[in-house]
Amino acid sequence: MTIKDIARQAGVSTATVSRTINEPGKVAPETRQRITDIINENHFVPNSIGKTLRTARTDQILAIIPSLSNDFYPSIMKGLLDTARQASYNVLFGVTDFSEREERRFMNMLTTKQVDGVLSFYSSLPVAELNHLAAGYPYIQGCEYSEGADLTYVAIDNEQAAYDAVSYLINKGHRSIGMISSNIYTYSEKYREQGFNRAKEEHNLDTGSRYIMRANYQYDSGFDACAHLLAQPDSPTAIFAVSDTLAIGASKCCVSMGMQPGKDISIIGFDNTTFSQIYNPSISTVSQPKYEIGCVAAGALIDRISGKDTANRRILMRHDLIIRASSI
Amino acid sequence: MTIKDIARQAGVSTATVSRTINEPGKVAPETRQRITDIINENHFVPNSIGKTLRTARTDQILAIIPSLSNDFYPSIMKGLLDTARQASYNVLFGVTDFSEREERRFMNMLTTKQVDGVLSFYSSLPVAELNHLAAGYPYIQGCEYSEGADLTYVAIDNEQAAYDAVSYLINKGHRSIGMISSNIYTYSEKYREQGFNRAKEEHNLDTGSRYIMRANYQYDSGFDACAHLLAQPDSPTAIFAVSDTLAIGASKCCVSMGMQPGKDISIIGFDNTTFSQIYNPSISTVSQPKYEIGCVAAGALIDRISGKDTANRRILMRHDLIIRASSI
DNA sequence: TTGTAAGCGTTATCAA
DNA sequence: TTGATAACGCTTACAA
Repeated sequence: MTIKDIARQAGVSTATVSRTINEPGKVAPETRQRITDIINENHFVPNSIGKTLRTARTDQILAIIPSLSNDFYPSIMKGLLDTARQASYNVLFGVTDFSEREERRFMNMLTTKQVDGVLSFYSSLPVAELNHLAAGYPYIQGCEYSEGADLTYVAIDNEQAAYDAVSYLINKGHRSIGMISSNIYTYSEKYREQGFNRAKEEHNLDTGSRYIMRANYQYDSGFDACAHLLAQPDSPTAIFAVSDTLAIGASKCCVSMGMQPGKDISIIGFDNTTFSQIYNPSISTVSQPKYEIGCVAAGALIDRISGKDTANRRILMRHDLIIRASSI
Repeated sequence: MTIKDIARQAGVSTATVSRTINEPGKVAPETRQRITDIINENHFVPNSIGKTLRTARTDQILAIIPSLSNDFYPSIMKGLLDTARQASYNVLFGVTDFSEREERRFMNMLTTKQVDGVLSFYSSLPVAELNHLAAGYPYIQGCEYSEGADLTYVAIDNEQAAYDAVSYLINKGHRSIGMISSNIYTYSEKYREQGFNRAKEEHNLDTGSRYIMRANYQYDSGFDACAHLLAQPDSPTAIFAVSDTLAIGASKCCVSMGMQPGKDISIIGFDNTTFSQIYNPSISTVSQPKYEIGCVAAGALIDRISGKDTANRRILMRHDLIIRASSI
């Protein structure tokens, strides 16, 4: 069933059917009525592939995220959805599982014009390739960005955020502070490690690398990393983790060793996930304005698609330190 | 940049370029080399819209989920992704936020041939409409299904699952049992309520509707619902919740009232989320084989797309009762 | 092995 | 107000 069939049934040309669908005002009322009736009777829906081939627009944007098992993304996605829908864009999600191959598959949707733009929250593509893409297609990054890439991104200042969290701990009197970082080595984590060290340096604390343990993204891994840190000669009295998940793992570890987080040891996580609020003890954390990041990123992408904004910009959002029961 | 441009540069016809891309074996090695060189030099990627228009295949499937803020979906999605990728299908996600309008937008991608098939995990469309869609396009449902709809779905037996959980509590000696259901009234919840009542009836327990409180999907709401249940004259000694989220809210409520879940009161949730395992006390729960559901659903959809399987089937997966610290 | 050309479903220009 | 038709980028008989 195509507009051709509709046209035949209505005894008009395909042009008139197309007009009835897209510019009804330009069609005589009776003709229009006859055509819409036939369309409805047949449950006819125009093939958007044909339309896109002709118009080169899809009104769809694709958000690429590395993983679904992360309470961090839903809020961002909500901001994205709300903003995109307001501009009558449809949003699709692609999950890469950190695989470069999968990422390429989704990027192909951009280069092959299946979507009007892409918003990526993690990329493992070489910078040169990204630069080439970003120069030719609407592509911007959020939260995680590729160092040296010439493109627009929206994120927080991860170095400063970590610095703030660790400074807080130092000001509270902690002198031996450990960090649980991630072994999925992203720039955001690199910067958080730098912020961790800067805060320590400014107070002449030992910045030896043995204070930084790298874990994967699971609770258990945070547990183990914490155990390693506590086994050090000058066992840390405070731990800064790059995610709430890891912080909760660390909290569990401390409890298992008879320590009470917020009393015997301080723990600060990252991302302000639902978990960190609900967990007992509630976890202190660094909060990113997730919803706003989603909104701003979507807005930037849409501006880029519509040609309004062509200059690459680095948009930094504010962060907040939220102190809860897990730290003193 | 189109295959036409490549063809011109290589001094061949578009057909030869197309063959080089899709059936390289059918092109002479030298020609092929010349063409691939030009393709690479120009970073050329064939426009898939043109290809799709011609072949009527996209090799993409769309998974429609109602919400991202639910730890329940990631595992399902993982199964879906793994299965679909193995069959070299690309998977896209659409989030509806329970909005019928958004759902229609995504369904349009099916009817307008932007994707080869749809796998839906929640629908608010009228059954008649679904039947019409499912008859004409590859569309199957997972977990949540539309009663009376004539289509293939993959889910657990929600009635039996709830029956099993409540029977367990009764066998443990509980005589006053409350339920926290949801006010997003889906069939799965309806059946869980039925299972709850059936177990009670079989043991001649009071099935008065005052034992069922309906909450939304937030923790707080589970907390409040629990408070209402406990305020009853014959205050329940056990609570069955339709989600782990609500169960955790209930647990918090009990603790706030000086009761210890697993000792003074028993709580059983649903879905076996990460949360339910990590939370303290760990939450007893009914487990759905999430990953397998994703795999089976994707497999069924792909069979349907490829025309292998045309009969509508109701595929029931097994469920498990997992007893943890929150119940005795 | 390669080329020609029709056709996928739509929109948009131009003419009637 | 409507119709004829070219064009969007690609694949695929069929012919050479």
